[in-house]
Amino acid sequence: MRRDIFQAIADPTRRAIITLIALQAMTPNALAEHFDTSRQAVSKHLRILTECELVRQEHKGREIYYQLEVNKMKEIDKWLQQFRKIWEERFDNLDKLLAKMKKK
Amino acid sequence: MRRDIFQAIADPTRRAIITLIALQAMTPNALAEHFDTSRQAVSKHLRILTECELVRQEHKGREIYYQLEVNKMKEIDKWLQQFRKIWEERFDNLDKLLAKMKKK
DNA sequence: TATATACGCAACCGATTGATTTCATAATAT
DNA sequence: ATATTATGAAATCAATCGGTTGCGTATATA
Repeated sequence: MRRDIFQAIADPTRRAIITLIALQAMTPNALAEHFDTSRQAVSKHLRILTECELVRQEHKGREIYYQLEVNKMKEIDKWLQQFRKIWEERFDNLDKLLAKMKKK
Repeated sequence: MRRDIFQAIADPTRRAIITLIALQAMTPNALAEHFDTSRQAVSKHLRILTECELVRQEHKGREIYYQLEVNKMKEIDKWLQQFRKIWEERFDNLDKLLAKMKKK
């Protein structure tokens, strides 16, 4: 079982789930209504998201509310960091070039 | 063919390729030396990365140098933006709470 | 010109994925 | 107590994935 965040966010339905529960915790049934798929399929996606700790359960009677673990999302941000450095660098270079051209 | 960036970065080998060529353009052969897999397998990964425009080819004689399209990486950053807002908000709230506790 | 090198592409294969169907279980409502 | 509702879990299936092997082609070298 290769359960990491990157594999988790690879699926468009899972990304949509993440976006939905980022705003407020939701039950599997409520989530399923937003998609063109069965409740069970959504449940399976939630299991994957739970396994890689992107999502937290909150039991409330017979309902289970799923909430986004926002902090876990930062791991993607952390991976992006290395490239952010590069694209900012390039932006700086472009900036300097433009400044240089202006001077002339 | 479901070829989007999120699916592209789901594979750990592809993420490693991205990291490697972020520093400098490389040929498939040079890349393959870094992995425990065949040149053809790397080539296949490069094809996927090329298809979703995360990578650009630069022909040079019989060699093909693959270079990272850093700008494309920003699309992941853009998707993360919505959550960044949330986690900064939470951090602010924690900050205010701490300030409040200090006052007392 | 013959050979070696760098590479992409197609065929194939086992493992994984995402979905459905069916079932079991626990909480709530009648 | 019985029916209903909310849910997870297991079995199953077609599609996709990541890998290998074998081939064709273009460029470089002998």
